[in-house]
Amino acid sequence: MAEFLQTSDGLEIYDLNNFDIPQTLDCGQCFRWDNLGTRYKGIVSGRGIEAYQEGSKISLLGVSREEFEFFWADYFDIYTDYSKIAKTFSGMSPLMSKAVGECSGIRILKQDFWETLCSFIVSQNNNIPRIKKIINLLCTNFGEYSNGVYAFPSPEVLAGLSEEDLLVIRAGFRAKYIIDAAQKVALGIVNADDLRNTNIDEAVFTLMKIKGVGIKVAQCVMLYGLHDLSAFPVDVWMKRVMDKFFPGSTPEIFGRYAGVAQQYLYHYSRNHPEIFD
DNA sequence: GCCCAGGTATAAA
DNA sequence: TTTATACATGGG
Repeated sequence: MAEFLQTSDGLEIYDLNNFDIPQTLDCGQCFRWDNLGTRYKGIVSGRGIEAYQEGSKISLLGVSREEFEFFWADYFDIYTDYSKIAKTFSGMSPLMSKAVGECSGIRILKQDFWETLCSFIVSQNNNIPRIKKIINLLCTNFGEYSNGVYAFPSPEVLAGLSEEDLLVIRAGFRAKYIIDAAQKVALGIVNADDLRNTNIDEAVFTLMKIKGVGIKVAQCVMLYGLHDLSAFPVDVWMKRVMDKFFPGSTPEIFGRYAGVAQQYLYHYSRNHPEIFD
């Protein structure tokens, strides 16, 4: 079980199972964390934070135990038993066993719904460094500045902007998609609580009414923005993985934690393209 | 310069 | 209903 130690710098967490900071923050699920060498610096729901890991010790700078319990524990999803999930997957196939061995430090962050929706709209046909830049520009130009960081701008603010206003963020053709998403969320046509209270197929269908949101982005929003761990985003790469290692199967074979399996498979296969030989 | 990026909308076939 | 192309921009 995890143990905590409060220091003058922040909070130290020891022996938290299946939590690897680089794996979790560099796996492409979030875009407001930067790798500063050993430390990671992030902005989450308007809070600035720094985190780093040394072996089984994780340090969260400037975080109190109280604040951890109130916010960060949930964000890092520490109440989900990833060791159990990983163990189940290991037994499925040799490939899954290897993927788990290498990637089981990934946790699915509980991110803000609106920020996630907007971020994955920006992610389409784009690369991660530029996605981060665009999101940063979006925040510094239109987000509220407080406690030394720019928060992610609200849907209400973005809903009132024109495509021209958004030229400064260099999002290209995605600008109109951001505005449409902002308007639909601001008007309540798309609502996080409603999406949470319905089945995933219905929720994905609703999300896809937003211009620029297709099946892939919608599944990413379900997984990362609404923490539905059964959501399984499929792109051309994952299609390749499934065709080769689970031919004829659908994501349902991974059960209610399919999204976690997808993360393990995606990142393992990216690190080992030779598995397709 | 050139290819491509964890896609999607739209126009053909 | 399936298959091709354009799309804005800039990272590597």
